[in-house]
Amino acid sequence: MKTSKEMNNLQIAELLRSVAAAYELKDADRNKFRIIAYQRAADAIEHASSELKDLWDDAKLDEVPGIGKSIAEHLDELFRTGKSKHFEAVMKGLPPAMFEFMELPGVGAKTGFRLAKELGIKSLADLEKAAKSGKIAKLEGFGEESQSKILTALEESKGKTRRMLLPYAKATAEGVIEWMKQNKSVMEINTLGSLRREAATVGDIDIAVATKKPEEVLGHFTKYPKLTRIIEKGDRTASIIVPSDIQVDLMVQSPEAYGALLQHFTGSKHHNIALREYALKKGLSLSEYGIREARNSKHEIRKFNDEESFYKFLGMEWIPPELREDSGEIESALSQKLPVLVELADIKADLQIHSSFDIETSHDIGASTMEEVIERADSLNYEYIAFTEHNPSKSRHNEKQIIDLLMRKREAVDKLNYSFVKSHCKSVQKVFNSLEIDILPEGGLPVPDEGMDTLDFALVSIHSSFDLPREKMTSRVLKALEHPKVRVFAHPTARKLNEREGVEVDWPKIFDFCLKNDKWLEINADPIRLDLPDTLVKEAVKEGIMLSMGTDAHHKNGLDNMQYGITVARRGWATKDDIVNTRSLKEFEKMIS
DNA sequence: GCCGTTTTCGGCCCGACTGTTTTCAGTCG
Repeated sequence: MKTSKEMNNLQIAELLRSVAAAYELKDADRNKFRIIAYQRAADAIEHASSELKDLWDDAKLDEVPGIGKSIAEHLDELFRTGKSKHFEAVMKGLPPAMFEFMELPGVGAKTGFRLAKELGIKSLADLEKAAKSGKIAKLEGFGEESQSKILTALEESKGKTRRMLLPYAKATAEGVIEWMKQNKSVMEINTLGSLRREAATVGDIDIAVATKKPEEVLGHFTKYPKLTRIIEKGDRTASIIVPSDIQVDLMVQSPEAYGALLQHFTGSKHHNIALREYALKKGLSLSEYGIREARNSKHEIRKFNDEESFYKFLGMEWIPPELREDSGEIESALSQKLPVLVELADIKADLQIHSSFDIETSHDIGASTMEEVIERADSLNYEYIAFTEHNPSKSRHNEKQIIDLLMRKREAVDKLNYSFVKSHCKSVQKVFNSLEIDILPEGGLPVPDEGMDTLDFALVSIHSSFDLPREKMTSRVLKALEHPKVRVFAHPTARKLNEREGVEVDWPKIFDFCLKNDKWLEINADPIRLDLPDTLVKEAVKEGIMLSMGTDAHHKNGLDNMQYGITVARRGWATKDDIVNTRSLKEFEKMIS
């Protein structure tokens, strides 16, 4: 077992899932709900917005929903000593390889155990050998089919596809939807799952169809020209693999019951579980078919053709898919107090853009001229924008040179405001002169005060030393935010999806500072960043901190990415009022003065 | 093992699909 210092949330979640699997083997019936409890705790930890170790440091483990007295005690021991006697006892005697095997789709606790035990093997490589030599098919309860499924799963796990970024998932789904619409029996079609909830990354693509001819629709689906393989095809659902090993699932339902299907497969799983638990208390049982009385299986199912009527029947407002994460939306919907979420049309400005104006920056320079960017912003009906090139590099310039470069940019922006903006734009009225400044490892800024004076306002962000300890990182950021010209903490976690975890800082401390000093947190709309992440946006919004939306565009086309920033804002419960660049130019000017 | 808008005790979401079986277990979402 790894020591506590090495264990991040994902690893702890995996450990708890292994404990759940161990209970499943030992006595699944007696431990039925204990297993669920461990799995729920694992889910909660995986989705937590702060590192469990940090929560433990602050004695806040029990604030994580799903972690109660018992699991908290075991985790405490884990963090203190590097291991948990209880976890080890539960997993004692089980072959470690089984947990590795369980990562293959189709292999759960029991299958994993039997493969490891009965074949006497210790690795995925051994498993592959066993499958290829036909040993698996000979085991009782297994056969040729299960053996070749395991082989396929092994093959696919090698090129393990990472979760897709949202724009890629949208484009892939659009291709399938276009194909499906060619079939006359498709009456309605929607995306489902994390794609419909607009999550930052998407695993599988799920699609719903309303139809009176399920067989025909599923048949059409499994003839999708681009598919590489069909996984399964039943009466109501089918799954295929399309290029890049992306799984696409299709669910069909009659139009009268389409609302329940949409609701069910939009998820999230946790939202649905919470919703069904609530319904059960009112004596109702929910499913993808509709709603019926819980303790009367003969009771006719009430059908819903849309989601609005489904939620209304439960006494709730319709809940926007972005909020369906079981993080308070059910309670809010019951008291008709869901927030009016911000929309793309509310946005009046883009507050992070890099042009090709060369101030000999420390990082990459934009590809489009300031004029090209302004024209694009004008076509998006923005009232104002901010040019936020990176600061001139510190290593290649002395202070005087940095100031000169910034003066040049100031003059260029002033000139644009006097002439180009007035003569060319129908909606853009002003261009702000800003800068995205590196936060140096000690918290200093690589721009002298005389340079700062040329700016209307500044962004600061982390581009180096990503792995400082939490306390050092926190004071580093706070020091940078102190400068009066600095208004925005840009891409605050500095995460890159599928590439780099975010930095560790004391968020409550940062939030508190921002609130007291009127500093804003950016929602960076670049699909690879989407930073602040939605869960932290939700916490910031709750605290009343203002958010600043920017695309971080390095090309005029990049301005179109604002839609992805909006998905994050909405998933974080943000309303128009929480976002600075929904303000008119006049209001915004007041805010930065 | 967790949790509280019927509960600090007694509940805990619901159904589809597959493979290997002759009625079901395992897995998944």
